[in-house]
Amino acid sequence: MRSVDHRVEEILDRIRQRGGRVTAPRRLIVAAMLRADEHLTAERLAAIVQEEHPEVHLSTVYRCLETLAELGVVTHVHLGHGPAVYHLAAHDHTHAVCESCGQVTEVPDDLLEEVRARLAAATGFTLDGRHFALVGQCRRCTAA
Amino acid sequence: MRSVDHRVEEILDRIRQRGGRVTAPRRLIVAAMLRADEHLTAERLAAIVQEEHPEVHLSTVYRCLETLAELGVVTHVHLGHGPAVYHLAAHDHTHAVCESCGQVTEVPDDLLEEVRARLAAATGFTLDGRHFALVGQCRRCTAA
DNA sequence: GTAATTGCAAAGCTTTTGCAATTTA
DNA sequence: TAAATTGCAAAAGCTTTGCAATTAC
Repeated sequence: MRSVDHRVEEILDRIRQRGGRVTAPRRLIVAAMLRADEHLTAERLAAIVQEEHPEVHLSTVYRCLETLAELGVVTHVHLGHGPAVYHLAAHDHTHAVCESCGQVTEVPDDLLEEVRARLAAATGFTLDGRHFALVGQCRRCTAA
Repeated sequence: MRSVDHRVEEILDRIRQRGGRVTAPRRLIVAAMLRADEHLTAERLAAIVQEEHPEVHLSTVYRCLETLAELGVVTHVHLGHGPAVYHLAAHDHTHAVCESCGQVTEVPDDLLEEVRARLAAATGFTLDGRHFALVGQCRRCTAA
């Protein structure tokens, strides 16, 4: 597994290639995402960066995430209610979010294959399985 | 097909049975939902009611929808970005929303059965297929 | 030097809430 | 009359935007 630092620079290079500029906030935000390696809300990501660099503003985080989304580096998912969560596109997968406790489970990316095929056949609809979350109850909350 | 008026009263009766009160705004809102027979945002529903009764407030619509949801009469779905849409639970189904044009397609309720079974087996997650929308592109936008 | 980016403040959009006044049962 | 509901205004939660100042190239 390549070091986080190296992967940060790879992503920053993609920004540069697009004519974008590599700034301190962007480096910090990308590094935080790679290190966290989780589903983060914009607010949580800002908080992490701000632990060391309080001057980085939440709106900068939103704008950086937008840029990274355009580059195809990150994706965000809407978990029903509440804020969207962002993660690296390389980790693309479908999400299942518990309505009761909010826990997010990753589900194998092929889980929706059959649905995808049937939906395409029946309605011509092309499913993008990763931009929405499956909603329900996790094992623990189902039991309770 | 029973008249809308009759079905309105049926629903209002359920409110009464729960100790709730039948008010003019509630009658108007329920009637508008039944007549529209579509996926409506709270705002759109308010606008429809307000055409004839401008005094009915958007917050009243939200509260009425909340009450009807508790009764199991209506459900709402989050379509990714943008406001939730509400519809009668009797029409319960899974939604597919086009990311490009926003069109909502209804999909058969059993489409997610296989996913539901596999998800339960693999992770214990109980899927509620109706509270979120499948996201992708409709036939027309796929072609374009 | 020029264009992109930032920090900040403010606004935008959807939804919720507090409260006094009104209405239902 | 007691409890529920309403209309209004305000706030809350998430996200976007305008703008002057800063910074990368």
